[in-house]
Amino acid sequence: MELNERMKTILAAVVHSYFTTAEPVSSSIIAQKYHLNLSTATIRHEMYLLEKNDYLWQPHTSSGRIPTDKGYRFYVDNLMVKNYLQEKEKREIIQIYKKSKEFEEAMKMTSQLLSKLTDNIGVVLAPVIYNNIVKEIQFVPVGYNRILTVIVTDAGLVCQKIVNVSGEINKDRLNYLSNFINSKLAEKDINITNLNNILLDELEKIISLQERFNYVYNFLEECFNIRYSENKVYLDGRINLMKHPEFKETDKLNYILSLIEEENILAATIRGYLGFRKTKIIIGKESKLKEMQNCSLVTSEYSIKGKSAGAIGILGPTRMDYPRMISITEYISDKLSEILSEF
Amino acid sequence: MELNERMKTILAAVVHSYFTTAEPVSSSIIAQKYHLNLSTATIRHEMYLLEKNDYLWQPHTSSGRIPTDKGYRFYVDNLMVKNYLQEKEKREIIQIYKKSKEFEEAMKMTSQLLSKLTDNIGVVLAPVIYNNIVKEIQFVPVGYNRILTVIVTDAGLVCQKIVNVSGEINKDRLNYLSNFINSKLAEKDINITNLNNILLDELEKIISLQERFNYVYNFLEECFNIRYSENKVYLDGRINLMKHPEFKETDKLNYILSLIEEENILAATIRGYLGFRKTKIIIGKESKLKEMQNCSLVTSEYSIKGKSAGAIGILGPTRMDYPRMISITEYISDKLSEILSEF
DNA sequence: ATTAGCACTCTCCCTATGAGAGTGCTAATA
DNA sequence: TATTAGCACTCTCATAGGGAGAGTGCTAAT
Repeated sequence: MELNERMKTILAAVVHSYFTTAEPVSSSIIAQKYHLNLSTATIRHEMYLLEKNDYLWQPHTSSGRIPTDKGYRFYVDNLMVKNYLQEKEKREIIQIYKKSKEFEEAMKMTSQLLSKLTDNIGVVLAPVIYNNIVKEIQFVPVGYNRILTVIVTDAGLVCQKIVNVSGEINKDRLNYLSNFINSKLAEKDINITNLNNILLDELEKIISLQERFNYVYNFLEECFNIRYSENKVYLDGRINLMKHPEFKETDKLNYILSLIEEENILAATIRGYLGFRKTKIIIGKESKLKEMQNCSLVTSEYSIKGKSAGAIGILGPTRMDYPRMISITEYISDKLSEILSEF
Repeated sequence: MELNERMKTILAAVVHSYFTTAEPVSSSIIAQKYHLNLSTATIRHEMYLLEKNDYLWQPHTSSGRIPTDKGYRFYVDNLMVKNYLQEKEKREIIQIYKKSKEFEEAMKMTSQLLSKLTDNIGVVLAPVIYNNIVKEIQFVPVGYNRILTVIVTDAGLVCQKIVNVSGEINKDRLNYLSNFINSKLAEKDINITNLNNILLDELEKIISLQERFNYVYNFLEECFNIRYSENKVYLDGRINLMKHPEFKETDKLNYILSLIEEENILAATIRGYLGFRKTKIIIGKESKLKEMQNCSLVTSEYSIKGKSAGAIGILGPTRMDYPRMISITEYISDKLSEILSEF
């Protein structure tokens, strides 16, 4: 069924009122607050139709209406008016970012910013590296028999890993290895996911049979074995959940808390949305995760030097101020892109 | 007032029963479950005295009794029977640790182990480094104008920091700097907290006036400027809180969640307890933090190569199985010490 | 097509009530 | 003198009833 203009107006009014008060919205409230010049009976009739078409629902027969996930979706796709951040707010965000000089710090600040500005949970997915080209590899001996491997990618991301070696690998040997590897890296673009395969193949040609089965080979294998699946997630503002009446009952809270606890799952979810559109909105049951039933997730990709790198977002109850959530998320992702590109 | 033997027995019984059922303990329950060969009236009388002396309290006049913080404290200090982990459990812990080959991984696993074994929140305070001696400093150029500074301490801890340099610092220059610094470090023990002062003083003597006010000097200043206050904390099992009836009401939960959210505060608290005893137990209001009112914290220090490094612990409701919490925390801290010393 | 009017439904809050659990006190007992 | 049986008392908790209020759906009138 196609919604007529009046139904759209009423749906938007219900979404707005419900967001503001967290109370089911009655026909009389719509009539009073939104000046539609319609009687409550007419509004009631339209709401009845909206309910029949799954845009609204009632907690019980004689209560006001609440938007369904479908109702929110229609609102987000067709009805909502874009929100623009105030210049003052923009300045504040920029001001805060000026303090962050390190990568880790920038990630943390971003999640804090998101949670403070939205009163929801701020989520930052660290840059995914599996599509990065390796530019440079360095070996730094630290202490007695440990070697710090530093991998620098084309996006300027730095992966580090400390590897224990059973025997001693002397400095000349290390230099030889790193020179060889870096010359190969200069010759052709090697994706970080292929690092292990390609480089070990190349190395096999020059490493003597003897060494191939000893610690040098093992050492390198471990160095290149980077975990792509483990995508760090920065979360902030968990406590904000308590501010929302939908999480007053502990069992509702339980769901979302378990989602937040399993950062890997959250990371995987967000990662799954990467690459389609800059901004992505997932409302309630649209997500396959049952823990997200009562929640919405607004994510926005950020980039490093123009190349999509990761995503940030906010997580909160489906009853949220979508226009504002979107504008905040998008603005912050833009600023984060700038910061990270400068690093 | 000195507690007589019978009062002690009854107090221990109340603590045990309350831990098991989470219900206020009545005189008849004590009589039934703990076979003291006393009438309920007698038990009631002793409980009355225990209450008058602040070891027990009643939610209301005609309900059973619950231990107070003081009651738990007396129990922990004088009454509880040490718990020993089963060999099977020990083996499982060791088995899990075998998988962890990196520092970060070991930290995460430890917090997971703690939370899973105790059904509480697992807390791991990363090694504090402010009492470490600096053994070695390395500069690794990464990308165009960024330099990775690697500081290795006597405990084998590795601090890293990426510093952006405005101008270019060539490799020879970097080598010269690191050679100079490392020779100074070999000469005398320099604590990491003094790094900035001492080394910059030394460097002033050899760096030309011109350079002192340019990027080389600034660069080094930034390299040595390490944040000691930021002590990373690894938390796991937040969701476990929901299992405990004391956190059924959201306002109770609010308190502890806000504590967990502010990891810095938690870190500072635990850090404050370091250096006195291996194991430390903080019960409810014994902590100055109001967020910890309904919680107890059991911490145990771990060490690296015999030198106290950090602490692990569990955080849960005051109603907890103290003997078991203590044995788990202590055992895991021992194992963690072994693992970290091997790294 | 819209609306006024009205019966109906459901929640929420308040009160009352009774059962049950547990206590404190007292007088009897070993 | 220490212990205990007995009992009145207190408080919680679950249940039910009732009235107010909010909001609806339906119908007949405009």
